[in-house]
Amino acid sequence: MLRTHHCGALNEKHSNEEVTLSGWVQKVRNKGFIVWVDIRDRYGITQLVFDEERSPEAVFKKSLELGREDVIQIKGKVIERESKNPNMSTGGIEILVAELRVLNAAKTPPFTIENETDGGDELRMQYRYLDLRRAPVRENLIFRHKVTMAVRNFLSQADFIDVETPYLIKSTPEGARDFVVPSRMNSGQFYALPQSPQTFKQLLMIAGFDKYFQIVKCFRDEDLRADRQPEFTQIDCEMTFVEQEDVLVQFEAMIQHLLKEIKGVELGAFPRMTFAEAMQQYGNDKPDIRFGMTFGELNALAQNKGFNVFDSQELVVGIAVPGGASMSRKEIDAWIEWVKRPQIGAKGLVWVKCNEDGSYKSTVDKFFGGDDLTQWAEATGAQAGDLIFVMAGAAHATRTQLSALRMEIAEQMGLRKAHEFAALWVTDFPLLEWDEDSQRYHAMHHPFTAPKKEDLGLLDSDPAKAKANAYDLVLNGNEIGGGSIRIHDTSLQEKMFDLLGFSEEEAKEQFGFLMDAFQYGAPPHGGIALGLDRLVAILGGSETIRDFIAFPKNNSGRDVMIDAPAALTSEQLEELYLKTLTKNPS
RNA sequence: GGUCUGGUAGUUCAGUUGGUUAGAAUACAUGCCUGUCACGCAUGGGGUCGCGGGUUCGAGUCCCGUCCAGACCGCCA
Repeated sequence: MLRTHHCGALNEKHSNEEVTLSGWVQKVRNKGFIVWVDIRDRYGITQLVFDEERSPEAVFKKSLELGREDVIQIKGKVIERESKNPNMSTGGIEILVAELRVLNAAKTPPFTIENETDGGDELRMQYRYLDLRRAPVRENLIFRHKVTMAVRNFLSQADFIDVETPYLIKSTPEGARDFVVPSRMNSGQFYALPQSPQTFKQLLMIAGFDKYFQIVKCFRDEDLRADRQPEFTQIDCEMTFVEQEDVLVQFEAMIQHLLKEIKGVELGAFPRMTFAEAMQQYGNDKPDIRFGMTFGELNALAQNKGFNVFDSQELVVGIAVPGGASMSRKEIDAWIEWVKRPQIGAKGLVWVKCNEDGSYKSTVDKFFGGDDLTQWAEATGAQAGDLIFVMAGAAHATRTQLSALRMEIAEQMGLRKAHEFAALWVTDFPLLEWDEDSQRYHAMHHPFTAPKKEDLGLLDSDPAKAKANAYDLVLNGNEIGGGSIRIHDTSLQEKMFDLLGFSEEEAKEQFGFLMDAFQYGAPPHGGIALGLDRLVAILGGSETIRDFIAFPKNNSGRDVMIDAPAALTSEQLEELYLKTLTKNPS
């Protein structure tokens, strides 16, 4: 038997027991006459002791050879420590080792396997299997396991059925770029990996499964971010005979359940906000509502007072920075420079200090008196001691810029607390958005999203104004899920494809199977997909999803451990007909 | 595709205005140490300063190019 206990199991109650432990050498502390070795496994760390007087001579000698990360097995007696360590669960005991076996000696690892490692990100990814030995990384994955188990249990109890859908499917031009897989048996043809199992889950509804879920990998060949991976996991769900309200209620209950079970946090009913309200109040369709600083529109108050910078613009909008009046000129200037960076692209920033004595100090004192600024303060919710930042420009761009400023200020002021949670629904998204590049409408959610019933007429008259039965779930300023009520009617789906610029033939070629299915008794249905990686990261108090993925890809989509992607041999290329394709692109 | 930041010992970093033999911590090795647990002390080995070119008497340092990494913008139905 390789072990009788794991390395986190033993304490004073086991005193004098003979035990066998196996694990990795965490640390050797050689004091000359006595050697302590910490042995580690998934469950914890136990201290071994080798002693000139108490240990067999050969065993003591062998202990001097041990190095970090050697895999060893020991037999020995549990004894109480002379000096105990109250910081560890096994800190009251140690094992007086009688037998030592090195199961597998290890090279010195390139970084320290400790909670606070000295390894940088790239190195840790290259040796991810060593990084995963570190407790914080291991805990993140165990945390993820707990979340997925809670999700599975919740959905299964709510009668959702887990059905697997294929990974090798067909490429479609809508949406993100597809990852593509060449077919050896069908020369010159390609599968695509799914961006989501969207059409399959709709077909399952048509098939009568009523409630479906799947924790499923999805693939998108787009540029990456800290919170975006080329392959990522969704909690994909679909329900039959439901309206928007039914889906919101079901998944609000799921998120509340998760927060309670995983974090012990009681979330009340989720606020709901239309897309238009979110944009107007937060400049953002995924607002972080854990803190205030909502937008105050100042057009009526600030225009036509002789300040040309405001008068000429579509929108004048401000936010109150709590306690900001104490900012130095230098700090304020730094914010002005921050919004002028190309990534933000603002022209500048007007500021107003709301002094404790009720007076104001601003960059626009020449144009606006105390009465004006009092009204500004009311509109932005600024109190004495606060600072108002004001931006002006084209409405959408300015809101986006001010939103970026709001988020950055909140980040720096510590208002985005990792272990405080606020969720909300954002609803009533536009159905379509105009794309300048391709000079056509794109589906804001996806082409299967049903328009609001009352907006059906707009599809002919003014499609840009039509709203969708689509909704996003937002947690702490992150979109963690989105869904919609789907179209289940052939003629409406045809009309949508038409609006999106598909010819009848293209629509038939891409989605003929779905259109056909709609004609055989498709029930009303809708659903949602939640980004599991992001959800787990946020629940875990981080926004970097790589910390919660066992083997993540880097910024360029590379796995630096296995060194993928990689070139194929010319034999492989030939077998896949790719050599010919490169030579003669048709 | 773009903007910004970085690349120096196994590792994490410092390196001033361009000037002697490129440093620190940690890791590693050796020795010492009668209860360590971030053990301590001493000694030692360890460098293609990402790569290529240029300026200069002289480049880790300045310039140009390039590669890699990270954050962000575009993109992500």
